[in-house]
Amino acid sequence: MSEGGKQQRTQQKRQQPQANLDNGQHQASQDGTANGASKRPGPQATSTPPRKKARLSGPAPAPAVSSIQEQRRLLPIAKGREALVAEIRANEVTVLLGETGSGKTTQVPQYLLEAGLAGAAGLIGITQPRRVAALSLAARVALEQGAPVGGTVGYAVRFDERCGAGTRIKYMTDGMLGRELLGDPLLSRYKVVVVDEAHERTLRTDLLLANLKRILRVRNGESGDNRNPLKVVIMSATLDAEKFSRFFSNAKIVYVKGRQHPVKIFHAVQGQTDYVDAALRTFFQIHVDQPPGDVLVFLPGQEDIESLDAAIMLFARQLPAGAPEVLVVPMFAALAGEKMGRIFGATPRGARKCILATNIAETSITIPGVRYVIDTGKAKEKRFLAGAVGGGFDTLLTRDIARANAMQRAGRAGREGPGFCYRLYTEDAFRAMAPAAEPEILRTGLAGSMLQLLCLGQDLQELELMDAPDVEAVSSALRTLFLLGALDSTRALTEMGRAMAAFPLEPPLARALLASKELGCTAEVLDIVSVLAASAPLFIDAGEQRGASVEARRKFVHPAGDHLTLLNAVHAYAAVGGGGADAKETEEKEEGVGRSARKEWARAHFVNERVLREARSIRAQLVGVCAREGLDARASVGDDADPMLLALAHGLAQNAALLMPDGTYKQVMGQAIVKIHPSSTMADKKVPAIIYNELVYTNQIYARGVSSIPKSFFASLGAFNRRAA
DNA sequence: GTCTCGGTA
Repeated sequence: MSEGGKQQRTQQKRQQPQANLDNGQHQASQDGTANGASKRPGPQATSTPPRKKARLSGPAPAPAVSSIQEQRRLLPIAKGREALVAEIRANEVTVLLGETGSGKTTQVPQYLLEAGLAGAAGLIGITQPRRVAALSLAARVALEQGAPVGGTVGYAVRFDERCGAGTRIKYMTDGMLGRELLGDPLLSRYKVVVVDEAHERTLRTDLLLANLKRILRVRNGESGDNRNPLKVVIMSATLDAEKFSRFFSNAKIVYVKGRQHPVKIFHAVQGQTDYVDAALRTFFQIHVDQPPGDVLVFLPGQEDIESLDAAIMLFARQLPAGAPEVLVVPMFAALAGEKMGRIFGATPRGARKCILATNIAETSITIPGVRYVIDTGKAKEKRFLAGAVGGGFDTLLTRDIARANAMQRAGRAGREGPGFCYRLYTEDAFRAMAPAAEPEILRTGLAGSMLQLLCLGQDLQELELMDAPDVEAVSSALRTLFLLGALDSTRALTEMGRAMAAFPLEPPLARALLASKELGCTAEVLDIVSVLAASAPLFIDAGEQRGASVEARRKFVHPAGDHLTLLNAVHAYAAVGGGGADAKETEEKEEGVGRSARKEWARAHFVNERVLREARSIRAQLVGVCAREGLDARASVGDDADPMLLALAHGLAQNAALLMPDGTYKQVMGQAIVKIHPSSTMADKKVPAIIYNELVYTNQIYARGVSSIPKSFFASLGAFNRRAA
């Protein structure tokens, strides 16, 4: 959507105020009051932030209950407790279909422990795709067990672990259990592994399932060590249950009913071409006609969110006096921390909150007070295209969501009471959607996973996976690892590869860090890669304040490009309020003065402080690995840019492009013409050679995170010498 | 001329 298009839309709406709202736009679905949401599992407990503990037992239409044990007994799953435990006892693998609100995630581990299925001292591990879920579940279940977190019930997520000698139930991220495999390939401490939210089919869940199948063969097999058998419980949505069952030799499927408020679903009568406009009209239709309750709108991305935000505010000002106030709250992952907090603030009396969210609100964040959901049926999806020579690239395109996601979105309206979902697409369009999203392992680059598996002595191609990736994706990953020097020409893991795998980083970043050893700039490369490994961009792109943000950050800009600009910002932040990059100890004890000064500095420079804090944690972890791998984390070259750029180039060798006579950039390893992303400090600079963090196709193939390097670097990069082979 | 979402001792 162009800037001009947005303007035009806004203008049109100004001339046709809310009188134009289309009341006949929606019709109730055939299954009107049927709550599509109840077909989708995903216990609310898993996605509720820690501070919302009180809501973990789910929406409680049941009579008020006083004790925690009474609440446990009233959960739908409690009725089937004996039968469930008997099934799990009788089978090595059980697939458990639990609807939302069944209580399966909190209760099953306790049932198994109390039934003695973990033996006298064995562990029950429950994996989650998201860390907040692991944290909040452990807190709730510890409360139910009457023990402190870290006692009988503990958790393990990156940067944070609370488990003791007496811990028997361990909530953890699936990535963390994947890491544990490296040191204990048979997971011998675990008597039971429960894989929760398996229907999400994340990359880590799929790799874990493949490993569990392998472990079962060894620990439970006839020829194997039968003294320490493992039990596996897969928790999933109805849709995928049979597939999980088939994967685990037709494992028994057990169904548990949920408890969820009904959500009435309306479909559009006609297909909508402009979903932002349709969402605008639907919102005001709700706002004018419907009883109080907040509205959650699902949109594909930041651009649409900002566009709808502006349009809603424009109309809200034209509402007649006395109409309820409208409070628009945008929500997407790149948002700074303080703005995220607005989501959880209570809606002022007489006002209506309208949350404009990406699919972050589908699973990761649960917003209280939502009664109405507006679903555009769209989401952005990142997909790795391996086919292209030169390492391939990602596409980031808006696509139709799957039916399972549509049902999950609808369910967000029924968390606290009966709700309503307005789909901006027809019922036929809903039926035409794919039943479930494609598993992540088929959409993503695999170099990192492949390196991890090789360290376990496994091969991605030989591993029995639920869905095997394409040959092109596998060979692209092998090629990347070979060019980085992690594999030799016989595909065997090298010393370099083993060292790279020790770092919790993507292979290119790990390679850059290792290259910093010879170049004496480990301190600087650590600063840079830890920010790149964080979960959001450092610099906030603040919509209409875009000009101001560019101006505020001008002082960080380094002529060599984005990587050193980033480093300047990290250094500047560390200098504010006296807190250095390594000053974690003192900082925590420090008075609020330095802390508020840093916060204000970050706000003024449009820098995401949450990202800086996350990067600091990552950096501290990397420093620990550096010590074991023989890198001096304090080695610094001061302001000398060339060693840092050369170290980065060793990791990003596949991501290099040269300026052509016609002013475009062409990949060095590959044929693609790439364009420098407009957000880069190198946009329009026309330097002879660049390296970049990633290539993303949206409207064009954009290089993001770009630095200028001397052409003379290429000759010294191992990747270029290996390329011929 | 612009950036869905997760995660790793």
